[in-house]
Amino acid sequence: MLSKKTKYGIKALSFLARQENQIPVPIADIAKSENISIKFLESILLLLRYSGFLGAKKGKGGGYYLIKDPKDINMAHVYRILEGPIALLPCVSHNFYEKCDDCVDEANCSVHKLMTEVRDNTLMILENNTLADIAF
Amino acid sequence: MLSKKTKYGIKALSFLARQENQIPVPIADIAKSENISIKFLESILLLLRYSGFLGAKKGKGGGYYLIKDPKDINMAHVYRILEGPIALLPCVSHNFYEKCDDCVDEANCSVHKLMTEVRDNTLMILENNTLADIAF
DNA sequence: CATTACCCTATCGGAATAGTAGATTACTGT
DNA sequence: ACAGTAATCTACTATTCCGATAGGGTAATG
Repeated sequence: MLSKKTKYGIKALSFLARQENQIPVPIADIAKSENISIKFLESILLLLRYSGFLGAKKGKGGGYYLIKDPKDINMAHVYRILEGPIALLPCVSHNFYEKCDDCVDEANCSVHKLMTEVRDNTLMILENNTLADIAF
Repeated sequence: MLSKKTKYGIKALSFLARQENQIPVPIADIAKSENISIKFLESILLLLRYSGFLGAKKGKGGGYYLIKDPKDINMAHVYRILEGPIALLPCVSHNFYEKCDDCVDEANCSVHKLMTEVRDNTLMILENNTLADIAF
């Protein structure tokens, strides 16, 4: 299941993508509009800033704003930042690969086989969706 | 991420599907072969029995055995029993639907849109795979 | 009587979520 | 130039919950 962090993060990005201009939006405004705890949202937006999606401006008239075109924001990338691996098992993940302790023969593992198929499909969907595709 | 419960459950089912005959296999044998903690596996097999996948026999010569043809065991069904909802969000789930607290307009929610697409695909894959497909 | 499934309970650790307090930065009106 | 205010930034803490595992005892079966 998706964590609230990821859910809120995507909602916040969508909200910012729907703004007509590039004027910074205060956390509180986003939080209110999307019904998110301000403090929790704060940490999420910070992470998204560190990851290069958002810019921030302090002080009066400050807030967060997108620094990339929504068309260039790939949801697989967002997902990996917020939620982590797309694969349901570490042994199936490209970016976060880890061998299973219990598994002797990965190539012949039934779970591995099934989860690889799931992963490939999910990845394809996430990569084919940009923020612009889902925001509106 | 998939819980170990689900992973172990699928591995155990696969192991039983690979047995040539219907002779009961003791928990300890499955646990040893698949490198799973006996006690943990015990609770998983019990659940799979309650759910109608396995039969059990006590005493000497006892153990667990499949009571359905692997071809008739749908992995979506197994997944729902072991892991729960296939959807990544309750508001996207058919069998475990729940409205989001924060979401005002589900139909226009960007996260909902994206996760519905992921869910539909994952479900299709799981439904198209039987235990027989992945066990060997 | 040995073997095996069944059942109940407790524990341990870590992740998710949220809250609190204060520091820092920047704009604005006088 | 200064004071006040609005906003982000940082760090710490608390709590709740769940996954995973272990232990010990009971019941059935050959």
